[in-house]
Amino acid sequence: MATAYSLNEAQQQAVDHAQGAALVIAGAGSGKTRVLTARIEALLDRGVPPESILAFTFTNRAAKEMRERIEKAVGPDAKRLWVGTFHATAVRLLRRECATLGLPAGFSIYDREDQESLLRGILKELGLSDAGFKVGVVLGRISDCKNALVSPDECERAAMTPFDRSVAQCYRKYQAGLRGAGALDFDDLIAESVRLFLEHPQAGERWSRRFSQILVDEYQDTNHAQFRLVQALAAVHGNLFVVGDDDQSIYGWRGADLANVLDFERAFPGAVTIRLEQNYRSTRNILDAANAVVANNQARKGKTLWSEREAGALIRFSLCADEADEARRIRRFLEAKVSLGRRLRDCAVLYRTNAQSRSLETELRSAGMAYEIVGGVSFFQRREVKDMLAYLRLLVNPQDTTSFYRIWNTPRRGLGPAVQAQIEARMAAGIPTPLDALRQLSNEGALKGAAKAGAQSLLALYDELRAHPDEPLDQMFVRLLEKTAYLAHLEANSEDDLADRRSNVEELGASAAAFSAAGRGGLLEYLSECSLLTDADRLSETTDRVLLLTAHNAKGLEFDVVTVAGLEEGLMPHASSLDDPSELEEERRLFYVALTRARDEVMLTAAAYRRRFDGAWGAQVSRFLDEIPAHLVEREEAQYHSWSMPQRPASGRPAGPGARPADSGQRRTWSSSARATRSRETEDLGGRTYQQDEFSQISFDEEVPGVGPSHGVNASGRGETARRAVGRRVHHVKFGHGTVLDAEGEGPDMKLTVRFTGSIKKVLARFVTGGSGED
DNA sequence: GAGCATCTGATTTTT
DNA sequence: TCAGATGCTC
Repeated sequence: MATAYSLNEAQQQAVDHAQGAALVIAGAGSGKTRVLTARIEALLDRGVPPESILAFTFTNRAAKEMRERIEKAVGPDAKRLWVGTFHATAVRLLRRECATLGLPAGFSIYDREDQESLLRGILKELGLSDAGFKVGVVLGRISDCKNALVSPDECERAAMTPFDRSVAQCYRKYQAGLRGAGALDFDDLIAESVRLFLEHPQAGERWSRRFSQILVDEYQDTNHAQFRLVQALAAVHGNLFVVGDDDQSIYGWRGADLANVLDFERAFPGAVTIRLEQNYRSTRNILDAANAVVANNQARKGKTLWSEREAGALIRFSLCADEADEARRIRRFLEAKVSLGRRLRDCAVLYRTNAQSRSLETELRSAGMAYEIVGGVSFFQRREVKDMLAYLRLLVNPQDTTSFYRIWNTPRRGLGPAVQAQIEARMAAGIPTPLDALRQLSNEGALKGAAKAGAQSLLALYDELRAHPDEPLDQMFVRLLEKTAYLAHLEANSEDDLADRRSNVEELGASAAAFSAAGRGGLLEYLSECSLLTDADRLSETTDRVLLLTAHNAKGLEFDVVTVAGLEEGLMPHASSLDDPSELEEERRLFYVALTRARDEVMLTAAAYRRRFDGAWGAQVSRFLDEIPAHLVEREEAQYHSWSMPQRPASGRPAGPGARPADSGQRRTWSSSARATRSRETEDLGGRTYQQDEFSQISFDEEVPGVGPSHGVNASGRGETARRAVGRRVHHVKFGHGTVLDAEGEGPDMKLTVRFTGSIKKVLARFVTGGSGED
């Protein structure tokens, strides 16, 4: 953050806002974090008790930073504030209100893998596994419902087709499965918190009175359920202070509803709107570029950031041969910056998809440049970590069947499908937990051979662990490791990854010990934290390394030097967004977010050919590059050459949705003959050093005639009809984003009943976009 | 039930 | 490409 030790006028106005609702539209780098913390300090100064302040942040990391800043300013009182993500705050609330809501005290929190495992069982049971009911698709529909607070009953009532009815049936069973296991998924955490307010008004009012000041950061990324939670919390006093930027809304796919921002004044009459448009972060060139790009969006309130900083360096664009070349050029760029005095820790490489990190990682590792990857398979998703946590979860919540089946035969105990069937029969007959059922089977001598001994050892292990409920976490962890002989299991079942896996187990043990030593709570609190923490939250601050992360993960961060890799049609914007204007705008916002992370320098790269899991494909440079005024860009690319006409790869691959980028409009493309040459060169290079110049011949044809730019990849091919409309997120020009509750008819005349923010409306399908009927 | 071979689908983003 | 799921054999 630049020099700003005093607040500007708009910032001061936000900090001083007296009471009632306020919406702060805070452009990138406009000091919103400063405003939030300064406001909290001001509230405390005004005599608001710390425990009456509740602030929602987007990441745990942001919460931690905010708490630390406040603590610096006001001392230990800061600990009494509630600052956290929506999910973390919801857990705190639910742990205290589980009795009211009929949830078990030790409820588990299911992550994506747990959800999939539960739903997979349900799909199998319903005989839907083969019928095109993909776990991910059904989970997505269920998640959409929950984010819009649509119950299984409502979902079923709204179902128009066999497919919808099956989804509703899955939703119902899935929900029953969660409850049977005493578990909540991420979406439930919010939905159940809202239910507290709706179904238990007395308890709800108690909480609303307790928190007299509600603050929300990154408000543009809240979904309907979160909006309702905030609204309920502020119901008594109306002191709601939200900060957001419609241009940085990048979570629409997760149910984030920009209408929460756009309709704020309508939802909270009398609300004040304050705009922060002075940017303290970026050079003027970077800012001009970002402004120019985002100006191409229709769905925005409209603002123009300005900066008092110098124009600064031009944005550099580098056209690369392939992803290895791209990685190499990025590495060299970073090396050059370091040699000029930058620190690696002030640099970041951003990309659209996690898979892109691979080539970068390979390059940086072989060059010996320090880096850290955020995201991808996170620590808490590692198999060995999840195994350990599943044991611990089972101690707190014996009903947790998913955790039970995760560990009951890990390490091997001779337990499998045959015994599982017996357990399920017992549970169907009313035995509450799989452990009880197994104990019964064991006691009755219903088990034979390996299963008999295995069951006994599992039950003995469980009893042993349960016998020491109050011992410190680190001791409990050691006991667990010893009694399960888990390390021996790892040794027997790992190959070259043994060292990694062992160190992950050790790190988990260390984190439990640290948690315990810091007096942050017992096993229950520790498990909650493990469920909610992400990789980004575990970032080390001190080491000097370049950060590799997705643009999504970079939100809220800033760096001196930012490179954005993969600036290609089909990647950024992503192929999945090309047939939907509103999704395309979200991609553009994502690029805007990426650009505005930079303080001083930006490097953009595109790869002419990129190897994907199914081969290598040529792509065109992203349309977003052309949206940056040419005078701001310094192109490190090719002299112009004339290659043969572009040609698609000969193999007749199915051109399904999400097909290769080359399907979209051809503005620029690289010839296939050029590609053949280059890829051979790449292979031939073998171990020798790769010269940048070898790729200076790469060229492209401009404006290939007859194949103009097109936004619609295969818009006609989708044919989604009413049967799939219900539960979908749609966008309406006037009403904004909403969720389809009901649909009648077919085609553009299909009548949709849509829940928009705060209202339910009937609209014709032709007036909405976003995956309902034909657009 | 364990261990191995084969197959398949996934890569958009994450609390 | 690659991890996880599925299927087959012992």
